[in-house]
Amino acid sequence: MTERTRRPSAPTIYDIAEKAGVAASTVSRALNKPGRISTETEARIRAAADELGYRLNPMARSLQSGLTGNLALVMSDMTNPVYFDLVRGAERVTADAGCTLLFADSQENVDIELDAAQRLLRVADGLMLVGSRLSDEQILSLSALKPVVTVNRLVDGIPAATAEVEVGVHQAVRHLHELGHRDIVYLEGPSASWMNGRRHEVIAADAAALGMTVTFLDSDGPTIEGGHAAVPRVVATGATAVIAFNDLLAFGLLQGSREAGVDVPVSLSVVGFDDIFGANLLTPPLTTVRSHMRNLGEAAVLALRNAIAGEDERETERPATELIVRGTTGPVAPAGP
Amino acid sequence: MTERTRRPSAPTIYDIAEKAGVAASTVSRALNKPGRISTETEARIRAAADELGYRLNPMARSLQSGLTGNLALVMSDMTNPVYFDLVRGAERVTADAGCTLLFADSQENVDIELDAAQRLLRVADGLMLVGSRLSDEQILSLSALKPVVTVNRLVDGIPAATAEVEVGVHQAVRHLHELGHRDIVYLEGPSASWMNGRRHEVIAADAAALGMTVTFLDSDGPTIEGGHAAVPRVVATGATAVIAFNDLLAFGLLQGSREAGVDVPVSLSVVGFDDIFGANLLTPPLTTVRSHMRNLGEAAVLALRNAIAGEDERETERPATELIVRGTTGPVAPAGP
DNA sequence: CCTAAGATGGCAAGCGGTTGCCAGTCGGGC
DNA sequence: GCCCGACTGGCAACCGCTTGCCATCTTAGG
Repeated sequence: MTERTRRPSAPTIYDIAEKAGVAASTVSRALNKPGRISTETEARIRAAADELGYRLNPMARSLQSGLTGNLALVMSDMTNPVYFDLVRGAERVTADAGCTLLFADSQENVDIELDAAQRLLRVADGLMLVGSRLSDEQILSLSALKPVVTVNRLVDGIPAATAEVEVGVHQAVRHLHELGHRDIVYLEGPSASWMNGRRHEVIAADAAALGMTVTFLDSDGPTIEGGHAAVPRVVATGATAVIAFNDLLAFGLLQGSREAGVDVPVSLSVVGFDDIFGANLLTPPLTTVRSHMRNLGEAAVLALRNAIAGEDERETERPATELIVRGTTGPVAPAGP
Repeated sequence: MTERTRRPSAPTIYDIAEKAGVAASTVSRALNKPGRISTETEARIRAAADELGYRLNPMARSLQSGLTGNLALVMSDMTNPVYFDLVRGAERVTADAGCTLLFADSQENVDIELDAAQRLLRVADGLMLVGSRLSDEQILSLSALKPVVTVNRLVDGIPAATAEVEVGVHQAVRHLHELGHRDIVYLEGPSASWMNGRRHEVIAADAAALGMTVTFLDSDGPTIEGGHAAVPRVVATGATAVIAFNDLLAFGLLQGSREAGVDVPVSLSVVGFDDIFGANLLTPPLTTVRSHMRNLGEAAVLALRNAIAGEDERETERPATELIVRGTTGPVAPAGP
């Protein structure tokens, strides 16, 4: 057997206590309750701790307090670039608070999601659900265990962080209207997605207010393939513009259109949601509604920490959305009936 | 104060013991040591546990065993799509083992990386470093605390999971050679990246073997911006093809070339590494060397679990690489001297 | 000079499981 | 009929830290 690095068992507060000639409880207080112990004793203890390379055993503390200092995040699909900034923001704020972020991907699968949520909840103080596909009941049952915060989803009695929807959609619909579009398609996301419902509603309302016709088309899934497969059905509607539930769908729409010989943006305008990685790299670059996911991630962590602390859930601010106009939208083709 | 959901303290083995009329130790054994307790007693205990909705308190077990069942993963940049599949694979295998994955992003910053690693190490049984920018010494000092596994990086005495480099590079260089390229550029990644060093070496060797000239150019960073900024210097070398350290650089190269009026692949061929999200969506789609990151993530977890178990570190298999030929490579322009 | 409040530090009981050791029971072999 | 081992299950110590309560000592006020 190879000579491997010895990993001696970590020093405990008892080791420190012995070295400093005090009781373990005194060490604990010296390290955690500022002012509780006399200055010189505390200094002696800290010196001993440093010398021993002491590191607190979080499990022991957790056992006592019931709190782990971990926050869990379960998302529907980490491969979806939408969530990058969200995770970044969440991770950042979590670390700033001295906590650590646990994290799982449900791959758009309810069973996996539920399983991951329950698994993480055992070792975390609370849970954030992003783009959850769980039912309201399932979410409520999770929240019976530990505090739960939903992101871009509203469940009665559960604190939530949501991005504002209206402004971005409003800008997008108006933008299409100004370009002369009157018949548009909304390519739906997953029916279990709360955010999809919101976008659907707001688009319907805005379009109606401007006298535009909207056809709602289901997609196979919020993916590139889903968008690709939807092209024939979109074309069949005769609409001159499509708003897709997300950029992945829009990517697929673009890809499928090219293969089908449909010229974007000349004969079809395409708008996505989220402004994910790559949206500006395509040719033409994608017009899309950006939401500030980073802020959303931060807001979620804040809300969760509030819930864990048992504070009254204050209204969290809703990160804004805005239309980014690029190359996939253009004036409706002059060709008429 | 609003009437909020009661979260009664979770039932313990003592509650079960009382309900089943046995001792707590018997409950513990019934639940964990199959066969140690008589069938009917065990059944009675399990029934009581179910009825109470018992869930083991992992902290308590951890205190005892010193193991948390958490595996930590620190990566240089989670925004980099290369790591998607790696994380997916790692997460999957971790969950299958009944463990949970902790996860942090160092944003290409050594200080953040070290901080995150230390923070996670306190609550995890071991650590995986992906694309680490830490020095060998720093990594060794981490490994003095808990088992550490590096991914795509070799440090003496530290178990590692690495992707195979030779085959993919070999295919790429030969591919360019067959297209008639004789002068090529390698656009370097971060000097602190071990993988960059490997790619550099293998490209140098392969090119030399085929009688090709390679110019090595530094980049500002392994990002789209870095690739974009490098275009003038690449063009200045007079080379007819570039191999970029990763796809992000290649993306930038493509973008910059278009703006500079350099026609890819007619007057410049571009090859990337990793086959990240979006590589096939660009126009032209990117020729790139794919590595099977999912396998790499799985291999890393396996290696880490071995190290934690204290087993002799067996050789882990090295996931293969392969060239994916798409549209950014073409025959060298016939224009000659 | 006596009492009282404040400062300081120790004792010991948990937090929830795990496990070595032991005791009682039971069945079988000689 | 007796001894031994297998089988069951209980006791209690322990993992490392926190904290309520108490004892002691200081210092100040009356």
